[in-house]
Parts: sequence; structure tokens; C-alpha cells
Amino acid sequence: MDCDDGLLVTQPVMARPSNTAERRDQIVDGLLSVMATHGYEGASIVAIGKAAGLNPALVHYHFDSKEQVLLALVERLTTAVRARYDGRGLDSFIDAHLSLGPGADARAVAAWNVIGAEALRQPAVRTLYRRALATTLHEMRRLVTGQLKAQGRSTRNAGAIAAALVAAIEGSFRVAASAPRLLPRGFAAPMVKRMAAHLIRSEP
Amino acid sequence: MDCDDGLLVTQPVMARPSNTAERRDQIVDGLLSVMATHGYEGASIVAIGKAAGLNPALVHYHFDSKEQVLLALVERLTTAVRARYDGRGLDSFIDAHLSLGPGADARAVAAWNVIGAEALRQPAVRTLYRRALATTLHEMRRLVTGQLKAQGRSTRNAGAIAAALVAAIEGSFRVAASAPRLLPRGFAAPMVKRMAAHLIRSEP
Amino acid sequence: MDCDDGLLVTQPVMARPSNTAERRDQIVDGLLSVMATHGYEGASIVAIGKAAGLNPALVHYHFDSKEQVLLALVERLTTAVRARYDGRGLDSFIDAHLSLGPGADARAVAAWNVIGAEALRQPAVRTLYRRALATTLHEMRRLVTGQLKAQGRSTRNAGAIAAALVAAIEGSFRVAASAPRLLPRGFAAPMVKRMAAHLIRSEP
Amino acid sequence: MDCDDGLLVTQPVMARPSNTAERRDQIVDGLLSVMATHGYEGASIVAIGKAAGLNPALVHYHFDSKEQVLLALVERLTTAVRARYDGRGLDSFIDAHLSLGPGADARAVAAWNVIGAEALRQPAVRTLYRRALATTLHEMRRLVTGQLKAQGRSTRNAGAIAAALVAAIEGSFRVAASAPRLLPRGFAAPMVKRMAAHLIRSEP
DNA sequence: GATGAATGAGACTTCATTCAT
DNA sequence: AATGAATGAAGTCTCATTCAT
Repeated sequence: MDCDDGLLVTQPVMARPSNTAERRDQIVDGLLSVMATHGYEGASIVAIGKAAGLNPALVHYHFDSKEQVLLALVERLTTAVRARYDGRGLDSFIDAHLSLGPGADARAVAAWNVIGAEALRQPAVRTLYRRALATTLHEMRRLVTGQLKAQGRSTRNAGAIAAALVAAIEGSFRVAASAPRLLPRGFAAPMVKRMAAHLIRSEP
Repeated sequence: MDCDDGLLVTQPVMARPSNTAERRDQIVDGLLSVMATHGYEGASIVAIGKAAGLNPALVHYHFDSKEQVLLALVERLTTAVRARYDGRGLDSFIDAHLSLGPGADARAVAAWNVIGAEALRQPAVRTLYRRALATTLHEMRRLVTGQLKAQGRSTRNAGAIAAALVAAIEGSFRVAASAPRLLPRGFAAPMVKRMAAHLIRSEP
Repeated sequence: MDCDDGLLVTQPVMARPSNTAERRDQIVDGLLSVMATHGYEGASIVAIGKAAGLNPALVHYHFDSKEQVLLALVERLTTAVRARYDGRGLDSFIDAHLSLGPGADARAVAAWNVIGAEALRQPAVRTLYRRALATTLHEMRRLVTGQLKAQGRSTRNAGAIAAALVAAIEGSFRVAASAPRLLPRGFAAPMVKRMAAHLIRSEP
Repeated sequence: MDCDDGLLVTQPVMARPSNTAERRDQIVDGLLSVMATHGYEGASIVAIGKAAGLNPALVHYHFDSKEQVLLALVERLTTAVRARYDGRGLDSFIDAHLSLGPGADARAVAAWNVIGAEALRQPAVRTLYRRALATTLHEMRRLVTGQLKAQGRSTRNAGAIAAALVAAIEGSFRVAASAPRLLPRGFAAPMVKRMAAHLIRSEP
């Protein structure tokens, strides 16, 4: 039988199991909810706490600042998109972004718009947001170039085509979040995929 | 002793000529500038005043509230787009929105994104923003339907095509405002026009 | 009769006379009072406002931050001492610091102690506090050296003598503020002057 | 199975040997360190814990409140001075306070200043601080009176002389803590001893 | 019209303290 | 004894708005 003589007792036993990961998730989710419906200005710490079902002061126990919560949310959203993409080509990539399947989340779409606006104000957010856009643009261009080459076409306009497709995706979020009732249901993914096909096919 | 030279006879004697219209313009322009660079949260009354070169207290002399300034800005932006459209068809409509000519205003593009986000929080803004989107969608659909008919095609998908084109326009704003250096210069208008042509031509 | 044609009307008339100087004085005085009795931690903005008879929010209208108020107080105290010194020699210098005359202010004495402690925490306070000490030390040394020379004595120890005298002065504040009832009234100035005379006279 | 080797038989079986005394010392030392460099405001429980190398929550296990830690520190400092005094006369008493020997501790000097300021705010601290001052004053007066009598002089001014000497001691702390580089090294003890000798010798 | 001052509400954040493991 | 989590109070500061000149 092991006899602990107390010499290593200073940092043992994990007196209380940590639930930080879980709580952080809750809080980020609270921010997501509030932001999707009330914008970033409306997302006060108190509101976040309420949405998360937690005491507002806990937010600052698990995050250093409100900005950190927002950054965590940005990462969650970008990670989620990446997770939906299975690497199987342009159409799949578009679908992953427009999230037509069960992963669809209206809150995420609305929040993404708010983040785009908040990127103006908070340099750290801007950095993450731009990085996300850059990553998307880069991958889109790679996929477009691939298809162009496969069809023996010029890749001169690959950049512009990729940019236009990303714009169409981002714009679909915008429009969908702001005026959901004005739009045909599920118009986005098929249309963007058609756009992609046409733009590629019409290159020389 | 009368110092008024009498040219402005509709004003009561001794009164200064009203400069309200001019001041309101200055203030709205101040909001536009600040919002484009610091978001709506960063657009305090003091900041607006500074950007407008006016004493901040004047803002509340000429507007009842900060929200009123924002509404005036929304109207100015939508009016400007409408003014650029000469009514000569789909391409002209797209150009008017993507404002490639001398009317281009990076501030307006950025501000429009912020307004889209702020629409979540302020019902009055939401109303104007949705109305602007609805107007654009409606006109776009009219133009698309016109071209489809002119080419003897089905108009069943006119709504989805219009929505996709508007999304591409709005998305171009978004992407352009957030990551101007990642994009080919002036990619937007030609690409969206190509998209429009292809989508229409591929309808049965 | 002068007829103002309105061209220079943009920044005229001083619509409302500024009372900032007066208010700032009130606020600094409020801090002085609170700090003397409740230390710096007890000097919340609300407490300062109450002591000054002003709305607490006004503090931030007239000062950028609480630290600025403290800095203004430090400057007021050092200026007051300098103002009491008429430049007439060592004894006069000592009297100016120990403020035996009508300029005496128990609050200032207590506050000076608190400032000395707060200098540890706030670099800006530390800078001012040290500068004040340095100025006093420098002048004290000049005066001591003058007397030593006048008496044909070595000035080798002038620095140590000056330091000891300044220490005695500062210590008198400390002791007086903390235990006023334990001390003989008005003991400080005569004793420090006697110390000065003796230390000088006993140099070789 | 018993792991306790039985050496600490006064403890209940299986219990850890108490380390409370040691932990309390660590915590008091943590406060001393933090307070010397960051003042009392900067001495949060977290900061104390970090300085002590302990989990912050332990502070409240070993002390009822933060104030109790401060009181323990005050007692430690006063006890230390008393311990350095060997009861052999005025010079020895002065040396004990100015702690020129190996007992010197810059942290203690700085902390003592902070305690003097904090005495304004916390009645319990004030009590201890005043008691310490009173004890020092009382002993100093006893020593001064003794020397005066031994030299056949009037003891009328003994109180003022003692007060001035205590002031010089306390002031040396102040000045030393705030502007160490402006002062001749080790100036304090010799100068105060010289002051004492002169003041006594010049009494009638 | 113009402007300095004033105010009440509310934001984020820190912190001593208590609780639960 | 030790430690992660939780909480309520309070602090500084910002801001839209109103007031007074």
C-alpha cells in the first residue's frame, strides 16, 4: 500500500475538478445568442451572463475580458465551418460555408455579421476576422484554380472569381440575417454553386 | 440698429439665417466618418462632433437623439445609390450599387456594414435597412425578370437569381471593407455582371 | 455701432463662462479632505464628490482620471510650501515646511503621508513626490553649505546633514499625523532648528 | 494502514501535522513583499498568494480576513525592532530602529510607511500603529531623561527631544524608502545619534 | 445658434469573501 | 489542508442627454 508521506502534498489531489472548459463554452454560447439578437453593443456582461444562465461575475473568472469572449466566439465559428468542410472540392466548400445541413445556425450567421462590423473597432477581432477571410479566399482560389486547370482553361482570373464567390457567400449571410423573409428558402447554396460553375466554364 | 441687410426677408428681423440643413449634413457626415473607422460603439457624440468640426452639444440641437443621426445617415446612403442609378437596365443597376465611378466612397461601404449590424439592435434602423434591401431586391427582380422574358426564358427562378445577385453585391461591400488588400482591384462590378448574365442565360 | 456680419460667429461669445479652474480647485480640495481622513483607498470618486459638494460624475468632466486629481493635489501641496518660503535662510526654510504659522493645515500633513505611500503604487505620483523631495534636499543642502562656509567649516558632511534635517521634517509630519496627542505642541520647528544649528556648529 | 510514524503523538491519528504557523508566516511575508512594492491597494489577496507561493484561497483558511494579515504584519515589524534592541542605552535604541546591521530590510522600511498611511483608514491598524509609536516615544523619553539626569541637566524638554528624535527616525524611513538614491548611504543612524547627543548636551 | 457644465444610468472590471470538493 | 468556482459589492470611467448662459 502506497504511503504518501506528505512531501508532495503541495499541489496534489485537484481539490475540485475544473469545469472551466464547459463554462467557457457556456459563456461563448451566451455571447453568441445575445449578439445575434442584440448586436455587440447590446451584449453587456450582464446580458451574456443571463443568456448563459450564469452569474455575470463568472464571466470575468473564466475570461480576462469581454474581448477575450468575443475572440473565443470568432474562433468557434471559424472552426465550425472548417469542421463542416470535408475537403471534397468546390461545391463541398461552398456548402460548408452556407451550412445547409443540420449544422445550420441562424445565430451564427447573424453573429458573423456583427463580428464583421466589430472588426472595425477592435484590432484583435479585426485580425481574426481578416485571417478567416484570407483563409477562405486562399482555399477558394486553390479550388477554383484546380477546376480551371482540369478543364484546360486560363487561371488568370482565378483570383477575381474566388473573390466574387466569397463575396456571394458573405453577402448571403448578410442578406439572410437582415431580411430572412424576403428571400427564397435555401436559395444561396445552389445559386453560388451555379455561379461558380458558370464563371469557371466561361473562362477562355 | 438693424444689421440685417434684408435679403432674407422671410426670416424674422434680426434673426440669423438658419444653417440647420448645412449643420445636419455636417453632423451626418461626421457620423459617417467615425462609424466607418470606429464602428457604431466608437461613434460617441463627442467623436461625431469632433469629426464634424462642431461642438458636440450642437448635435443635440439639430437632432433629437443619436438614433436620428443614424437614420439620417441610412437615408443619405440609400438615396445616394438611387441617385447613381439612371434606370438603364441591370448592368447600370449593379454599377450604381458597386459605385465604381467617382461616386465611390470607401467610408460609405464600411458604414453600410456597420448599419447592417446595428439593424439588429435598433428597430428603427432595422426598418430602414430592411426597406432598403427590399427595394433593391424588388428592383433587381424586376430587371432580371425583364431580361428573362426578353430572352424567352422561364421566370420561375427570378427571385432566387435576384437574391443571389444582391447577396453578391452586399458581400462585395463586406469583403472589400474588411480585407481590401486581399482582393483584385475593381473585381466586383465586372464579376457580378458576368454572374448575372450567366445565371439568366442558363435558365430554361 | 459695430455691426457683426456673422462671419466670425463660429467660435465667439463664450456662451457660458468657464468655471473649470474653480471646480478643479474644489475637487482637489475634496480629495485632500477625504485622503487626510480616509487614506487613498477610501478616496473613491463618490467620496471626493461628496466632500467637494459636487456630483461625482463632474470629477471626470474636469479631470481625465482620478490619478490626475491626485497629481494636482501633489502640485498644490508642494507649491504651497514653496510659497511659504521667503528665501531668507535655513530657519525660514524649516519653518516653511513645518508651517507653524497660519498656513498650517493638518489635512495637508496627513495627505502628504498618504501621498508618500501612494508613490509606491503610481509611477506618476512617485515622480512628483521624488521631485519634491529632491528639490527640498537640494535647497536644504545649499543652505547648510552656505552656513558651513560662512563659519569657515568643512562642507564634507553637508549632504548627510541636509538629509538628516529633511528626514526630521518629514518624520515630524508622520508622527504628527499619526499620534497628535502624544506630542508636545509645536515641538517640531524649534527642535529641527536646534538640530540644524548644532549639527553645523559641530562640524570641523 | 497507518502511515504516520508516530513521532507527532499529540496530533490525532492520521492527521497531517499542522503547518499553520509556517503558512501564516509565509502569508505575512507575502503581504510584506507586495505592500513594499505596490502599496496596500496593490496588495490583493491574489497578489499576496502569488508572492507567498500559495493558493490565494489559503489566505482565508489561515486568516479570517485581509485585515488580520495586515495586523499580523504590523506586529511582526514592531516585534522585530524590539528584538534588535538589547536594552543598552540611547544609541543602541536608535540603531535598533534604523537597523543598520544585518537585520536591515528595505521591504520593512517601505511597508512601515504604507502602514502609517493605512492607519488612517483602518481603526485596528491605527490602534496598533499608534501603540507602536507610543511605545517608542515612551522608551525614547525614558532614555533621554536618563541621560539628562546623568549629566545633571533639566528634564523639562525631554518630551520634545524624544519626539524630535523619533521624528527623525521615522522620517529617515520615509525619505529612504522614497528616494534611496538621493541620500548618502547610511547617513541616518550616525546623524540621529549626533542629534541626540547635541540636543541633550545643550539643555541647561 | 452655440457652448460649457451638469447629471443619471450603465458599462467593464476588480476583489474580498464564501462555497464545494 | 488545499483549491477551483462562485458571488455581491463597489470602483472607475463613458456617455447620451439636459441645462444655463
